[in-house]
Amino acid sequence: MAVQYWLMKSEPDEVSIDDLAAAPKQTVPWTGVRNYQARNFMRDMMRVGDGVLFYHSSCPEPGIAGIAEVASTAYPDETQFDAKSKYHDPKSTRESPRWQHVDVKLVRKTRLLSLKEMRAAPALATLRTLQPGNRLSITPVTPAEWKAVMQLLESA
DNA sequence: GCCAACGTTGGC
DNA sequence: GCCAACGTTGGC
Repeated sequence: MAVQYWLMKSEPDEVSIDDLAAAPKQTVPWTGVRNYQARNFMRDMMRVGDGVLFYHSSCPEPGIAGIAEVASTAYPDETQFDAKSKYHDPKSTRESPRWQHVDVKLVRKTRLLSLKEMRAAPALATLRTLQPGNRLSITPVTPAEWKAVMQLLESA
């Protein structure tokens, strides 16, 4: 089957591209997703080796900061059981965990492809995360969109 | 800090 | 199962 592509948003205050680069094995568990659609993408759709656009959100310069890949299939998110975590979910149980996530591994840090630049690129007009009102933290990326991002990263 | 969009919750 | 209220997201 062909490789699939995703865009995953992270707040740099939580996990930045540099944090990913500094992590053991340059891999982090993508914990804290508390949206069913985003969870379903990870649980049902992602496969090891899928391409990931690592996107910085809620920061001074939003945009794509690097390339990563899916490094595991989905498994239960430990933070949902941690009463001290801000991601604690009292309604979730060990017997039937509500939240799952995959691991994400750095492929390479890139120049910052800013949100502004992304919006200006006709080839990215269809990108799910750029659609008005879209707040999903994980969205699918088409092969054409992925290719367009790679080309933009090589320019400038 | 504002605000629009939108997902979730909970009463009925 | 509807829907209003509420909370969160995320760019500006």
